[in-house]
Amino acid sequence: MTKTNKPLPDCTIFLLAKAYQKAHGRFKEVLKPYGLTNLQHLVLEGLWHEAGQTAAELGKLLVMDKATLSGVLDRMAEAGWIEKRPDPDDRRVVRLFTAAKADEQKAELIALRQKANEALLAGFSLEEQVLLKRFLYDLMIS
Amino acid sequence: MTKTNKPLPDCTIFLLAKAYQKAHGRFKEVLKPYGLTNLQHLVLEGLWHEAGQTAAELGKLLVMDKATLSGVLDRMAEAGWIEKRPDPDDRRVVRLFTAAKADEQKAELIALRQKANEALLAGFSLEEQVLLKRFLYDLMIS
DNA sequence: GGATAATTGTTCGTATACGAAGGGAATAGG
DNA sequence: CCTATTCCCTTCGTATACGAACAATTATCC
Repeated sequence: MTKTNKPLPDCTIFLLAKAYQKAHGRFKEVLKPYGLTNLQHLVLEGLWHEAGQTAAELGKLLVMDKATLSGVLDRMAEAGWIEKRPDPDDRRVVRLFTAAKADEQKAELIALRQKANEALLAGFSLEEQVLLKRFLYDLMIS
Repeated sequence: MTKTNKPLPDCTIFLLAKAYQKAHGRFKEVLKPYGLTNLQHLVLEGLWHEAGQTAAELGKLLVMDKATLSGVLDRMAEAGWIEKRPDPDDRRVVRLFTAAKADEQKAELIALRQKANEALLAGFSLEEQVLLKRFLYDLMIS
């Protein structure tokens, strides 16, 4: 009876998880018509940032496990979003490039993330937006 | 060359994901010796908050999909953390209770989350902590 | 009351996450 | 030049996530 109606939201880890799930879910819906998942979209942006990266480099850039990335890259190559080309100088390495199917929609796809971010932050003042980003960045770095 | 060194952190969705993964990963390590996952710990706290909840009620409280919860509850019952008791009045429903194994460590387990949250927020001023929580709450609610 | 609708929980399929182990390849050290 | 180490990527096992479909059950409405 005396318990709070929301006991768990006092847990910042919980709040982080649910805030993330919300944002992630929204963007997921936006990407659905394109046949891309959030992570796959992120991979494309990573490769547009710098083409020919190795899986290890991309994983470092996107802060994701190489084990996770391995499957994602397989599905993206399979779906024709990217190309995996073996490195001639180091046969351990696979270098990654965006495929035509991705490049043709580059501007549109990049705009999607920008719009999603704007929508996500629409309820905050500019000052709050800056603060929020700094907080999250500090948490990520910590 | 002229590219930024961190192009993706400008994406708030990305920041949210990575901040969450960081906090989640830290707490995961804390829980490892207990044989609990983050979600399982959350379930216990949900049931300590109110015993005898149905899976649907718990899912609403914890903001998680019933499909996800179904497997989690199975594993927790299997491991002896919780008990699933059929509701006598509604045979569709299963009511959930913590088991002795969980109750014996209740104080200790609850303290774990509190400490994890304090550690997570240690780098922020009290004012910033309040702001961050409000931002995350607003994002979660939005 | 009996057909229809809504609810509860499970199962399935797909996609993250990530620790751990493993195979192939390049490099360091002697 | 050979072995030990390191590196890159894949694979495996387990645990989320979550939409969709389903069976069993309860509630509703005409």
